[in-house]
Order: sequence, then structure tokens, then C-alpha cells
Amino acid sequence: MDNLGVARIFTNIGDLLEIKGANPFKIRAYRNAADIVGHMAEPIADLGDAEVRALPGIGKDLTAKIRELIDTAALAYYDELRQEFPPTILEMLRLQGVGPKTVAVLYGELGIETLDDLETAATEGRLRTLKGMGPKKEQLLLRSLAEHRRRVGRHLIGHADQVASRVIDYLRADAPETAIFPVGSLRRGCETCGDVDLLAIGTNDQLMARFTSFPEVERILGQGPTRSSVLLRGDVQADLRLVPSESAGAAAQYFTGSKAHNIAVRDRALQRGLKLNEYGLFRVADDHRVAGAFEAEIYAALGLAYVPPELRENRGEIRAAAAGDLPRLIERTDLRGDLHSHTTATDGTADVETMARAARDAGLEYLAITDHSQALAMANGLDEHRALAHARHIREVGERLDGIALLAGIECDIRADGTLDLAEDCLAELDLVIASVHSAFGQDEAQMTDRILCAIESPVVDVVGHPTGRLLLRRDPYKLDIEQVLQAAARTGVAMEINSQVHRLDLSDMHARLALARGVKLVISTDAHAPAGFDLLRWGVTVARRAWAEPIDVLNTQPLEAFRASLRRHRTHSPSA
DNA sequence: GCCGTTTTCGGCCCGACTGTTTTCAGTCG
Repeated sequence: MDNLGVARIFTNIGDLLEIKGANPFKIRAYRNAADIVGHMAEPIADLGDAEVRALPGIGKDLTAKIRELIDTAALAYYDELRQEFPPTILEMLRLQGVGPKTVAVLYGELGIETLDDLETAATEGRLRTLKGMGPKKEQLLLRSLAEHRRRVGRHLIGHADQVASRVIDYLRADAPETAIFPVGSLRRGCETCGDVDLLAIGTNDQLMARFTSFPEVERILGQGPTRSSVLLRGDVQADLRLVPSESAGAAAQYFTGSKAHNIAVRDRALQRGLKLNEYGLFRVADDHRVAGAFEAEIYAALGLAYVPPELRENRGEIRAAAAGDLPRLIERTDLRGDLHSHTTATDGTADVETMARAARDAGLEYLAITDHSQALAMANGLDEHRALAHARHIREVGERLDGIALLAGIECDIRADGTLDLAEDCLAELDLVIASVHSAFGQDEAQMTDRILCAIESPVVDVVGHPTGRLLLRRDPYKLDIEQVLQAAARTGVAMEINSQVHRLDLSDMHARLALARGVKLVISTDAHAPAGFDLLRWGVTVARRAWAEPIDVLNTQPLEAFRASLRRHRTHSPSA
């Protein structure tokens, strides 16, 4: 069993224990262990018991359970726990506003086991008969159910990418000469993917059998010589297609999509007496193959510059490609710094120096340490006194280290009334202030908009962090007049963050593109809580690319001094004035 | 569940918000 498998089972144990009403610290121990194992770089199966035992938060008991999982792919304790509840009960925990206590009552009192049961009971008004529930809670649950239904069957891009990598590595081990790569929404960099589409080039009789024997396959949905489809553990569907090399480019183009992009490209082909399908680009008149082996030659044959996959959404890229006006999209290597990170001072897992070294190892020239402010008590947020002491410490460490510059910043909460969580004179002492919303998500649009506008007007705010507050597949964005916020940001020189956490990716691609159109600068940040977190920059870059961003649009592509000068706090007048 | 080691037992981040109450329980971060 791999790390993610272990992590998933520990997470489920934590959830089941919580429904049972077990000791909260025991629950936390399982969740903590799930987090540690799930984020480890090396396979836990490669570690000896002593090394596992040495991991923080993993003691004698959990070591034994991890060993059992690695050796037998099962865990007796987990199986016993699962006997006590129907297997579908954990799904209900995914609903907004439904926690373990509610699940326990729903199951215990009304025998509700599934989301469908819950919907029926809510619709019939039976939930309000329960203690602590009323009509409002019923409506809330129905709304949560509807949101949840929209999300099932989709996966975060980071998750889909890991699945794709594991499948590809497995296939390559047996066929090192065969080119295999992701297509579809994963290649386009969409924030969520419905399934994982893979394309293999060449001839290989064994490939499909190898694919369906991948260890994570739970069910084979279909198997043929050129196309197979499987359902993997964790409900991810993966499709593999095999095409001959003369059709490689056409197939890649066809299966990468999007549908809307492909329709527009094929239309352009027809206008030129050509037809495009997954086998190649052909003259209609005599079926002569004009192109097919490479994507670029197909686009070229249609009078188009090569369109990067992230732009293939039929949002103007074909016109731009025809005119030679495609942007020079930002790349990961254009980024020189990361502007959002946490340490053990609040809810991070590593100290300032460890994070700094990891950022340097990730190729960055500067890093802003931006721990939480006091409102996030649960994260041990900093008050003014601690924030300034922390800033001194960050600067000391920065002085000491070669090859990386540190900025002493903070992620300051925007309180429900729009005021900042720390005094302005304290914030003015820092190098960088990100203002973020972490509470009162239920405010109406006018309140939330005013709240963020209020923060933007503060002269000490440089960046708005994860501006819409969405959690992909979990929580919709809060209600917000983004247009007003962007106009204020443009006027004041406040930058908008693209948060690279795969469950945030906030701003979204569309909002980021709108921001650029309004003259707002972007920053791409990791929000790293651990040394491995800097790898996530690639996803923020992917969003920026989908937003048509060039390096000049993103503040942290600049060298340190130019970057500092571009921050709102160092501007002497508003940029649009 | 883990952890420490002047402790092998007794700690282990807690405040805001909501909807339901009539003094609070559950959820969220």
C-alpha cells in the first residue's frame, strides 16, 4: 500500500471515530498521521519501523498499524470500525454544515445512511423533528446536497496529475520507448478534471493489458486494442488510447480539446478545403494527408501559431494565433519569489530557516514569510507584539542565509467589518501584507464587497490573498462583486493573489484574466505550510497561463528590488492617477 | 492516539458564527 492509501484510511478512521464521539485527541492523532504520510516525499513502505516511529506524531501504535497496512494492504482495526456504520455514511460528512454529530444523529435517529436518504428526509420535512434542527437547517442541507451533486465525479488537478504520473510510470517501466502523456482537461490545466485521459504513441501489443493490470485498478470499464478505460481506487476514471506515430499530433490535438476549441479549429480547416480528425489533417478533395504527426504542423497548416494547451478554450486564442498575437505565457522558471508561506509560528510545519532553504532549493531568489494574524486563534495567529518579534527573527535568518532573501510579511485577516486584524502601524513595519478573509463567509454580496474594498483602501495592504475564498469541490466562493474589487485594486495598486494550493487556485483563471483586463497586477504564491509546498507553484502558473498572463503581469517575476518597488506600500501615487 | 522525561499520567491551539435555543450545541477554520 502506498502513502496515499495509508493516508486515506487514517483519514477515514478519524472521521469514523469522530462520528462515534471518540476522544478528540485520538482523532487528531489519526488525522495528523494521515497528513504526514500523505505528504511524505518517499514511500513509507521503504522505511523501517524505527524510522516510521521517529516521524513526529507517529508512535508505537500507529507504527504497527502502518506496518500492517504496508504488509497486508488491510487493517483489522479499520475493518472493525467500519462494521459499526454503513459504508456510505462518510459521504454525508462532505456536505457543508454537516459534521460528525449531525451524521451520528441522522443515522441513529432516522436511520439515514446515504445522501439520497438525507434528501428524501429533508424534502419531507422530517429533519426538523430532530433536536437542534429546524426549517433553516433543512434548507441549508438541501442546498449543500445540490452543491455536492455538482461536484462528484470531478477531481482536483493536483490529484489527477498524481494519478496520471503513477499510471504513466507504471506503463513506462514496461515500455520505456513508448511516448505516453496526458491529454484532455489535465493537459489544458483545468482546475478540476472529470477523468484522466492518456495518449500513447506507437505500436505496442502489451500496453493495454499492462494498463488494465495497474495495481490501483478497481474495475475495468472497457478494454480494446487501441482504447481502454478503467476505474481506479478513489473513483478516478482513466482512459488510455494508443495511436500510430503518423497520427500522434492529430490525436493529441483532438483529445486535448477543448470541444469548443476543436470545433473552431475544424471549422477553420473546412474553410480551407481541409478536414481535421484524430487521425490527421486531410485535403477534402483527395484525402491527401497534409499533417498529423505533430500538433504544431497541424496548426501551421491552418495558418495558426502553435496554441499552448492552456489556451485551447475558444476564448479568442484562434483569432490571436491567426494574427500572431498569442501571449508569451508565463512559465514556472519566470518566477523569482514566493510571497505567501507559513511557519511553526502559526500553522506551518517547519521553522523559518527550513522553509527558506526549501524555497531556495526550489530555485527561488526570495520568499515572504506571511504567518497568520491573531483572529485565526486556531492557527495560533500572531498579535502585534508577536508579529513584530517574528519579523525580527525572519530578518535575522534572512541575513544569515546565502542564496535566498527573506521578506517579513503577514497574512492579516480582514475582519467581518472590513477592518484589519492588526494595527496599521504594526503592519507598516513589515515588508509585505496580504489581506485575507477567513471568517463570516456567509455575508451577503454587498457586505463582503464592502469588507474587501475597505481592506484594499488601507495603505498598508499590498495583496489580497485567495480573493474569492473558494475551496474547489468543497465550498463555493463567497458572494462578491469582483468587478468592484478589481477596479479598486487597479486604482490603488493592490495586487491580486493566485493561490497555488490545488484546492484553492484562487483567483480562478477567468477572474485572473479579468483582473489583467482591468489593469490589476497578479502575484503567484504557494501558501506553503511545509517545505514541500513550493512545488505547488506550477499550479498557480498553470492558472496564470490559462489567464493569458505574461511574465510582466506577475509581480514576483521581477528581481527582488524591482519587486519591492512595485508593491503598493512603496508606490508614491496611484498607478492610474 | 502522541508526548515528555522535575510528568509513564495528564496534558493536547480556541474563537466566531449559526440556528437553535432560553443558555447552548454544532460547525468551521
